[in-house]
Amino acid sequence: MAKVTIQEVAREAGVALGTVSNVLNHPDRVRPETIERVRAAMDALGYAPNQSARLLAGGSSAVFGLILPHMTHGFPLQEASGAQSEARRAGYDLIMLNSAGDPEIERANLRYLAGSQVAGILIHPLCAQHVELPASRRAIPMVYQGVIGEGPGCRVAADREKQGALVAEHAARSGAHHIAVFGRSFAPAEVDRARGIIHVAHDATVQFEFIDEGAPDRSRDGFEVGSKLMRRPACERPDFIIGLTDALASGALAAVRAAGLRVPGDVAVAGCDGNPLAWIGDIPLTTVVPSGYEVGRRGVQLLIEQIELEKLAAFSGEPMDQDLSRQELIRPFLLQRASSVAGASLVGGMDFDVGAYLV
Amino acid sequence: MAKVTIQEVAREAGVALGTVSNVLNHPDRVRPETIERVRAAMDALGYAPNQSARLLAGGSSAVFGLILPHMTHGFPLQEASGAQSEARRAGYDLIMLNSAGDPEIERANLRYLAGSQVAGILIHPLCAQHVELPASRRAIPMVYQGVIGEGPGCRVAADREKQGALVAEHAARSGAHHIAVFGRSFAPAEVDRARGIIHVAHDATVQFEFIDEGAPDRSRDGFEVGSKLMRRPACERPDFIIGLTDALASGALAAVRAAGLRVPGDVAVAGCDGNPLAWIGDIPLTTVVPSGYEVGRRGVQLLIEQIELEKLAAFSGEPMDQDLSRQELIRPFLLQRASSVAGASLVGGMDFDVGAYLV
DNA sequence: ATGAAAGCGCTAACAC
DNA sequence: GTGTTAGCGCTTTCAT
Repeated sequence: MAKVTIQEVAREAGVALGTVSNVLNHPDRVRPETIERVRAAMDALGYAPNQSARLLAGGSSAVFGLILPHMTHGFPLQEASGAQSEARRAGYDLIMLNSAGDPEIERANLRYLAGSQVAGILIHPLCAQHVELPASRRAIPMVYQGVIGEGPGCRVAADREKQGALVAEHAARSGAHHIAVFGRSFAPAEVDRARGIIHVAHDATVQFEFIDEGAPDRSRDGFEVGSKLMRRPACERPDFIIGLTDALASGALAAVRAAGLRVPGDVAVAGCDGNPLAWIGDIPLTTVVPSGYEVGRRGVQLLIEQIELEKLAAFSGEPMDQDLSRQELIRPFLLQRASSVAGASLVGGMDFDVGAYLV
Repeated sequence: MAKVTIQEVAREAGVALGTVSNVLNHPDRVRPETIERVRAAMDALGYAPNQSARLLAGGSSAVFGLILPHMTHGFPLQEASGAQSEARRAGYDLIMLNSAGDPEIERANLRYLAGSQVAGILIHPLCAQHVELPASRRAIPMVYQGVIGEGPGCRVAADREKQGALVAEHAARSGAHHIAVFGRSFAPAEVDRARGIIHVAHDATVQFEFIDEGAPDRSRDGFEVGSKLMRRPACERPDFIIGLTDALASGALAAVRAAGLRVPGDVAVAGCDGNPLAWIGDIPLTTVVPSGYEVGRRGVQLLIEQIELEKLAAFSGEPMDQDLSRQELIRPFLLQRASSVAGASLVGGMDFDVGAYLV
């Protein structure tokens, strides 16, 4: 019972080889009762079509490939979940590869997918630099996630500037007088958010202060910045702190409380990137809802659009004059929690089932 | 520049087709300078070997497939990361499929991998029930993760009983007098942990109390149980609370503080499953270090062992009398944090870079 | 619906 | 080291 081929299924079912193939690929061309018989034979023999053979022979695959930059919590995972469910809705499978932060692995992953004849590739590149398909495979539909930029191609990213703007508007409207914003000026995501905030600050009457400590993006680092701020004399102390990442913000939140001040009574705190990691403390953090899920979904939709377009072109005689090009930004929205909204339930953040959300 | 085949690479490089193949599969058989020339040709043409063709022709793939039950935070992700890095160390690629909680998808994923001729399959099944390869593909090395059980096959799982035991021992040694344990008696993972705790309770002199509220596994649910406990008269109140999951425990922790009691001074709290989600609050939670990473690593190692064994058998004349069978439990270890250890730094939990850990 | 046959791009085995 | 060749299992097309 080693290798069951289509040939043996045909024999077992008492039909021709071609018929078995049709059952697999064009069930409409086969009489229902025959289909039944063939399926039974497949099950009896434990037949699993050899994907290599079927692709090599020109069949298509109904599998999308997704290349993740790494597998940490937050964005990439949300993207993967969104892509998964959208792909499945459309009848595609999704395989995921992880670049684990290494450009070399990223290249290898791309080569692999290119050589695997997947129906389309979703890639969240490690850096904004172009990562491209080998010249010989440019025909494979591809969508970049998490990056924007000029030039042809499809790109879907979260609107980070808008993320910052939302938080800033919230802070300004909250009645705060002195808003401190902190993060790292060398981290692209944080710079984008800061840009959004600056935009808002420009039109607002409140004081905005920008701080860059250049530290890594850990809660601990946020804690230190927060502590420093809290040690200031009361008149120079901000009454609203925006962390450009949720990890930083949650550290700052802890620092405010460690300093004996009330949140949000004395000092309000908000984060920016909707990372579930930061939603769990006993004072839930105001932040923006993760748009990664939506980015993943949209990415798959664009892949499918490209495929449809290609089909159309093939049908109407091969012109395919132009590739589909799209640049899309996914809008975030603000989640107002107890860290910045007096009166929000202290445990409000806890009824959020992160797991379910991500599925 | 549509389809670049091995043939064209050969022509471009001025060598034979077979030589190009050798560069790909047996570089040792080709003169270094020739390799150089061929590689250059590949790059120039943007050649990406057709995986289907190479597999179909009998080449092997150096790709492992990992089937995840879902993509929520915590265990599955750790497993994926562990598997990734171990696979990479051994020169394998890893592709991941997500069953998204649906047995049907799980079956489809398995079929796909079986038909894709991957070098080995790692599967974390949705339930402990057997999920098996189609009869015709039994030869593919396979390792089950997260389940244990009798019968042939390789299984690697976290030792959940031990997880409970570790936390219980910690509680007993901490000087607590009344330890409340809560979770859901219908959740296998929690039952296993509880079993470990019961074991310890049996030998201990402290009072253990087991509570099952049957609620879902969210922080909010833990908060409610915790609140109920805190409303008891002081003499009936536990001074140590163990949540059988970290989500539950973090909710309980919040409840204790909301009741105006000090943690760990008045009541200590600990969780069980090392879920990074729960490590972020401003009082970091005592829990066990995630062993998912180790499970993933070990799973890949077992896959490789199976492959080696097969090679050996093939070399020495095809007997391959017995398949490799292994049942392994991965030991957790305790992470003592401020929620149960007075004097542990209040921000100790924050210098933990979750992202880096998972990579 | 069947049977026959042509490849898909590659690997491995062969003779050179 | 090179050049040649036989499949791998499947899809598709064609005549029947």
